[in-house]
Amino acid sequence: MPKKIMESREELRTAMIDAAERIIMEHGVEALTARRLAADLNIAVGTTYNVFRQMDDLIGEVNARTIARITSIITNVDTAGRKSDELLMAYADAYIGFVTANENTWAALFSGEIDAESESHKRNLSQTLHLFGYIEDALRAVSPNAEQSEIEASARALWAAVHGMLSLVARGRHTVLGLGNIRDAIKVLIANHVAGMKANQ
Amino acid sequence: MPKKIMESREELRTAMIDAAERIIMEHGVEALTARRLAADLNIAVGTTYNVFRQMDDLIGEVNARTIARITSIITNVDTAGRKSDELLMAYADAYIGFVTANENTWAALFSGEIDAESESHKRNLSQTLHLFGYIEDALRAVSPNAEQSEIEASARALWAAVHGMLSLVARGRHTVLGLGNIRDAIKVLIANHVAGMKANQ
DNA sequence: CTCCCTTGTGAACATCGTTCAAATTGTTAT
DNA sequence: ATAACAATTTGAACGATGTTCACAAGGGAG
Repeated sequence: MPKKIMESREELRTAMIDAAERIIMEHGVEALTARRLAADLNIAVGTTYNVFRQMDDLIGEVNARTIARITSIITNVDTAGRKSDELLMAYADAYIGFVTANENTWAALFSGEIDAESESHKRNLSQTLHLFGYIEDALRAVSPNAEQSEIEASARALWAAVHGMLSLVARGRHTVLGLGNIRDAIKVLIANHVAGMKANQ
Repeated sequence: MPKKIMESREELRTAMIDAAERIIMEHGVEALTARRLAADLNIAVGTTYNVFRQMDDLIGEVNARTIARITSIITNVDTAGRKSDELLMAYADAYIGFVTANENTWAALFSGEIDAESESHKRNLSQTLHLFGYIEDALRAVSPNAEQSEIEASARALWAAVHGMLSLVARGRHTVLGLGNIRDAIKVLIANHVAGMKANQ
């Protein structure tokens, strides 16, 4: 008894991403199964595969939204009159704030295997690289004469450090590194890094 | 037609860990299934569950070996006559070397959910914390008068940074951060961190 | 009104971790 | 030696998972 379930394909697509996003947010990415999504939308299991090539593509679309939200948060950090290390810490706090408030949604970013060919992944990649720019700008203010390659390496290293700590927590390694300690660890890292760059210039 | 398949339970257990380790090394942790393990050992599927409570416990035992190997490598780094930043970089290089030479085995350390109750996890945790000690010792040499809490935070942050970068690579995010850039990023991170600590003491 | 093409369906397939009653062995007691 | 028991190993079976695809229903064109 197939009947039109929505006005357009695009509308169905959006509804599926909405539902997937809600499931991930409330119950984690492992709770997002084809059958659960179908049940939530009163849809057949197979319908998912009329819209997305595979389940991971749907997750990729949810991730695209997440990255957009993170981008928005970072972009809206107030840069006016802040010293470089303060600005970097403000970025870190904004990121930490998002992650702690949206743990499941954020953890989905690093779940499963990625399909390098998928459109959503390409978009997510360029968005992520764009975010590095903010960190690089802040670091350039610290030592304006530093090589571009060193600025890039610093930005990657600092970002990866924050990511590494948070991902340990997200994957259940709380015992190795408590959530409460993360902000302190990041603060020490940023402070020393900035001080080191200043000392070497 | 069940017959004694080995002399002792312990021998069977060891053989299973051996087989599991080889499968993980050659084909990745996702290739380690109960049925494949059974086939490799000419054993029934159910036998696994006579020895291990769940599949993850078996992975935990393989991980314990991996951590032991890493511990051995770090312990054997030659510390004599090395400046602090050189020593830290030597640790990092040793770790990077192991990871690149044993990508599948290393990636298994961060796969699946962990059972906080399992014996193997408890052992792995204490081993990991022990490794922090080496980094802390090197950092204490940089600024002997620093607070213990800051030394700890620095050690965690540096270790997490290295872990964060490597885990991005291991999970297929090569595109975000090439493996070739990782060593440079780590070097910049360590150099600036050490310089920053010296400047602030 | 009829044809057709788009769209949604859900049974079916292969695979996964895990369970457990049954079958077979080794060991002990009579 | 034989019977009884305990310990092991087995593999069919269960409930999941992602994914496929022959089929059925609906809307639009001629």
